[in-house]
Parts: sequence; structure tokens; C-alpha cells
Amino acid sequence: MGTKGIQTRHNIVKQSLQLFTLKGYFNTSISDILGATGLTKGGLYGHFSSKEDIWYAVYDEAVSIWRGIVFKNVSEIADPVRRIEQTIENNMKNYLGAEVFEGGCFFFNMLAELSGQSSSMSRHILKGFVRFSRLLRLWLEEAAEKGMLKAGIDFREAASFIIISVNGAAPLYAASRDPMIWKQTISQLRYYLTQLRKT
Amino acid sequence: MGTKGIQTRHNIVKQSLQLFTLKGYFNTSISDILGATGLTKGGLYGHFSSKEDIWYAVYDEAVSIWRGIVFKNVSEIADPVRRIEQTIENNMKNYLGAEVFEGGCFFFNMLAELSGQSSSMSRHILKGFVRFSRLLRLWLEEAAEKGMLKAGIDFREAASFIIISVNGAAPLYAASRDPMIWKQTISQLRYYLTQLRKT
DNA sequence: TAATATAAAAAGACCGGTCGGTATAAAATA
DNA sequence: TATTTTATACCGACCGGTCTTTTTATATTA
Repeated sequence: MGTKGIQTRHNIVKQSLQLFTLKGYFNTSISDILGATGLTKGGLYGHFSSKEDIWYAVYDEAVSIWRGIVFKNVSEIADPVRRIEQTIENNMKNYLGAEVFEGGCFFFNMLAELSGQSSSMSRHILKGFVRFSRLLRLWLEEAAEKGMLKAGIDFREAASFIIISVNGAAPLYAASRDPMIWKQTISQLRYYLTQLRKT
Repeated sequence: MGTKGIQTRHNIVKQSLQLFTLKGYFNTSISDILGATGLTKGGLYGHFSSKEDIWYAVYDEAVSIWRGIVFKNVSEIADPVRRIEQTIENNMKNYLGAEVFEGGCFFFNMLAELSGQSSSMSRHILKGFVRFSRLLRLWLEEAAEKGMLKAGIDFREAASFIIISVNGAAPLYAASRDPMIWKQTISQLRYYLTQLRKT
């Protein structure tokens, strides 16, 4: 595959990522993707063998973009609770609020759409959420080991809760376009985290 | 419209409600609805003039069912904070966890799917969320007037946050079928509410 | 550097099937 | 019998995907 082909393939993925997030997987047609890329069917199916194939490539691309935004300036923060705060803020402000993907959060939208439809695709997405949840849990445990947290906190539960809240904001923001949604979520989760801290 | 017609119409709505929640609006076809109701096109289009018409009737039905579950044994609770707690628990345990609609929460699924597609339909859903949010805010204000809450709480923000968290749990539970999701959400939001209370 | 050979990339016609919706006639109900 | 309710055939448009042909890019040679 030459340079040209790689570029085209990447462009298919980029355009499809936007379309899938905005319109959903099923309601994005192949001809929508053709329209966005300027290709025809022959050109498209030279790079992917099915719509589902495109989706898996889109998923990887979305993960890569999301990671770049959400974990920016995070690993160098020594305080694990502050690290979580920064991750939340990045996720709300620079990912959701910056409308990186028109239509909200790719992952959560796809989870909502595909969970009743494709068990393999929804399992694929769910794994990503589990990984994210585990990371937050590890950070909380790290904070606890450093003696920063109150006693009796269920780390797994707290990590889940943060992810639930962060993601719950996404469709509401995408529908309302009211920045208060993600601003409030940052503020409330910051408050929640301070409550976990030893006073 | 005779008794028979009313029954048939209601059955169309009931079956479509399940299908829309599980498969989504766009990916539920008219023939899916025909299959679930045992009707044919003539029978269906005698009651509704379009698929979108069916959706609006389904929305009303979903609201009615949801209200019946979520506000059960709530209005008689004197303590407004306890009232919110009960509403959250009903929403998680008896609505989401009881899988009243296969596929999770009708409203949130529809919001996620339709926000990038139909502005009128998504506005319709959003209004419902705003109403719910306003109710929770009123209850919080009531609690504050009774001197039950700490100072400096942003009621609108707190109400939003509760709704975001409650709804964020829905797709994650629908995809994972892990009851921990909604149990944790109850537990965490209960903790959140106790933090709002004056100690 | 320019012409050429070869392989990659894209075009576009075409497939069976399904989409939401309509028109009309038959059947069931009141 | 009058009216509501349902069945059936049908419509044009679009669905995801395949196939063959043509164009374009790239590497090689002169």
C-alpha cells in the first residue's frame, strides 16, 4: 500500500468518526461516507471489506484522539487525586466541550446505540470503559496508600461513579449545547473528590 | 374509533416502545413493528400516519410508565432530601434495574440517538429532562428553606448533577447487565446527598 | 531526467433486499 | 347496513456490498 492509499484510508476513518458520532452507526450510510470523502464505492471497499470493519478502525482512531486530549499534562501530576481532577477537567472541557467529535462522545453514543444490537461491538466499547475505570481505581488506591483519603472508601465504586457522571453529561451537552452541563459536572466532581480527601 | 381500535393502537405503542429502546428509533423498521404486533401495513397506518407519529405516542407512553415507577411512594415523604433519595432509588432499582424497557432508559437512549438527527424530537426529550431537573431543584430549595442544607449550594447545579449521574448509569448497565452499576450509583448519590445536608 | 512497466487505487454500473409510505379492496365490528 | 379496521399489492428510494474496468501513482530502466 503506497502513501496515497494510507492517506485515503485515514481520511475514511476520520470522516466516518465524525459521522458515526453525529448520526450514529446505523444511520450513517455508506453513501454518507462516500459523500464526505469524495470517494465512490470502489475506492472505499478497496480499503475496507465492510461497514463494520470501518467501525473498528474508527474506534481505534477515537481512542487515540481521546487519550491524547484526556491524559494531556496528567502523568506529571504527583498528587493522584489532582491527577483525577485534571483528567475529568480535560474530558469535560477539552474533549466534550471543545466538540472534538460533533455529536458528543463517540464511545458513549456508540455504547447506547449498539448495546441492543451488536454484542461484539458493544463488548469492545465496554472493555474500554473498564480499562478507564481500572485506571481511576488505581489512582485512588495510590492516594489511599499515601494516606490522603478518608477510611472506608470503595475505590471501585468511586471510580465507576466518576465515569458514570462524566459520561452522563455527554448526551445532555450534545443535545442542549449548554456549556453549563460540563462546567457543572467538573465543579460537582471536584467537590465529590474533595469529600473523599482526608480533612 | 371503537374499542378494538384503541386496543390495537395501544399495542402498537407498547411494542414500539420496547423496540425503540432496544434497537433504537432508526434501526427499528416498520416491519419490525408489524412483526411484533402481528399487523400488516394497512393495519398500522390506519392508526398512525408516520413512523415519527408513532414515536411521539411512544414518548408519552414512556413518560407515563416512568412516572408511575419513579414517583411511587414519593410524594408522601415529608423530608425533601429523603424524597430525592427515594426517587433516585426508584429510578435505579425499579426502572433501570427492573428492566422495564429492554435496552435501558428509553429517554436517554433516544436523546443520544436523536440529538444529531432530529432537532424537534431531541428538543421534545430535552424538555422532559429539564422538567425533571426543575423538580429536583424545587425539592432542594424546599430543603434549604427548612434549614436542612449547608450554605452555598447551587441548587440548579446539584439537580443537574443528579440527573447526569442517574442517566449516565443507564447505557452502562444496559450494555453490561451488571447490577453493580445501578447499586453503586444509588450508594454514591446517597453519599452525595448526605454531604449536602447540614451536619 | 524522461519513458515505461507494474501494481495500487478509484470509478461506476449493478445486485438482491429492505426502507417508509400509499392506494384500494376485503373483512370484521358495531 | 354503516363504519371501522385490516390485508395486500405496490411505489420509488435507498441499503450494504460485489464486480469489472479505468485511472493514477510508484518504482525501474534507459
